[in-house]
Amino acid sequence: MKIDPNSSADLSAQIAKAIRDAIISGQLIVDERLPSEAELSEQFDVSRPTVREALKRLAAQSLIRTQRGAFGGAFVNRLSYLDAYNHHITTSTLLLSMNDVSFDVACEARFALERACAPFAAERRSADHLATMRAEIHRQSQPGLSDESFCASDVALHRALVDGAGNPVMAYQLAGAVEAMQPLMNMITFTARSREAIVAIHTDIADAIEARDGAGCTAALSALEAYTKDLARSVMAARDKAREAAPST
Amino acid sequence: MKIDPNSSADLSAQIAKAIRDAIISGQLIVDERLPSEAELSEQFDVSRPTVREALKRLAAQSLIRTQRGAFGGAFVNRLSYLDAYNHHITTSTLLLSMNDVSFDVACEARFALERACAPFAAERRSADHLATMRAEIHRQSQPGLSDESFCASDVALHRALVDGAGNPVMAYQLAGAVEAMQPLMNMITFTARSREAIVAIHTDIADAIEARDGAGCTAALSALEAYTKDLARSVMAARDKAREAAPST
DNA sequence: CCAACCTTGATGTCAGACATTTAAATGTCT
DNA sequence: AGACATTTAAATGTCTGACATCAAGGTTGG
Repeated sequence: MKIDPNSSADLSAQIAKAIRDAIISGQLIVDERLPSEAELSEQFDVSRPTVREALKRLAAQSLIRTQRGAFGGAFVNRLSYLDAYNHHITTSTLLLSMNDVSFDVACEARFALERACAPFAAERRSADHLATMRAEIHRQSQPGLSDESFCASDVALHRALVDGAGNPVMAYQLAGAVEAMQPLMNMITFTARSREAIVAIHTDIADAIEARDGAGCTAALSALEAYTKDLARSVMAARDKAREAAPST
Repeated sequence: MKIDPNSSADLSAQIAKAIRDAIISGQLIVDERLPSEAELSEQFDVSRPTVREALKRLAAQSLIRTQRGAFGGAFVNRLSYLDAYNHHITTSTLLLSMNDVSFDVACEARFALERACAPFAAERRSADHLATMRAEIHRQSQPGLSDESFCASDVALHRALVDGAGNPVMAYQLAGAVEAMQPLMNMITFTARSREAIVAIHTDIADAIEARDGAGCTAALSALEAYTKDLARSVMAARDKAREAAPST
């Protein structure tokens, strides 16, 4: 492993890249211990703080974990689904919020992907998944439920649907689409009226899942997508109108 | 922003989290400049190397970029689709390689998601997308093409399909599924015989896209999935047999 | 008016030191 | 001999201070 001190890139970035490549290519195995910081600083011919910055970069991606004490050090981390989920969700959320993605585009992607796992969920869902969905629907129909709780329940329901497909890879890819939409969804699900309609469609979804009816579930998801888009359009229109009336803000 | 020096977590991790939260919550706007490292170290009451480690963590996630020189510093980075793609792909690849995901599960997820964008691609694809697909198919049928080039072309074709759907959010979510499968796919697409069949199905896909036939494209993708899974099974079986004959390795 | 040269403020890097944690090795008692 | 307490060593975590390097802006000279 060698480093070019004349490169325009930071030394710590180069070192991080070298180690990352070693992990990806399989030269470093899961749970294998990296050399100590002092040894690495000798190998790469840089100072220890520089090595540390490189290791922090890798730690930020959950590629390594560090342990203090004797026989501690940096170890190659087994990337867990949970870690991957969380990274994916924050990245997706930021991607949406920083690139003024239109609501329709995000919504379309989200429901297209969710429909993709509907047939599998209908086929493979356990009683547990169904029970979770029913419980969330029940909660959603409680009057006086806060907007935050309603949205959280909404996510939980869709998560149960995705989990029901029994494919963790699919669940991972979908997590970003479903959860990152939440901030956008929050804007439009705050009237009692829209809640009723949403709960009705959720019930359709759960019914289809219970009947192991993949096509029905897909159709219900399409209905939810259409309704959501309509709702968003009317909310946007109302907001524009309000802004026109009071252009001071 | 305050930091608990008695917490079990690293100070640099706490500081990174505080800044990351500020970015996600919108307290820090895109292209806004963070305080200098010296100022941050005063604010958080830690030393400058500690602040630097925190900043490197954020840089590893492309949340900030740094610029040297006067009036330089750390700036909140607009997360580009390209950055997000790359993170997603490496994370997905590692997730698959480190969790011995079965080929069938990964394959199922990949094709289910790709089918999700087939109708959109059929409807919206430009002449460019179609031309790219045809060109890649032509390359794939060249004899003497290396395995690496064949696989790269395979990815390029599917990427054109996904891009044809005209939804960058969907493309982002799919990038992980398609590209992360590549190492697994490499194992099974190395005979002339399998290439022929794959090229035939690719042609079906392109034909369906050209005819704006979403259902046909979906069907072709399902055929490709079935063929790929079959191929994988026979490759696995052959390998097991070989291992049985020579169990020394 | 333009170009070459400082000035300045920030990051990048280094060296050395000390604090803290942790597990293994050692010692001691029952 | 075995269980418990103590020491020790190795590693990360953190701090201090310094210097190198870069890039934007102002300044000066032509």
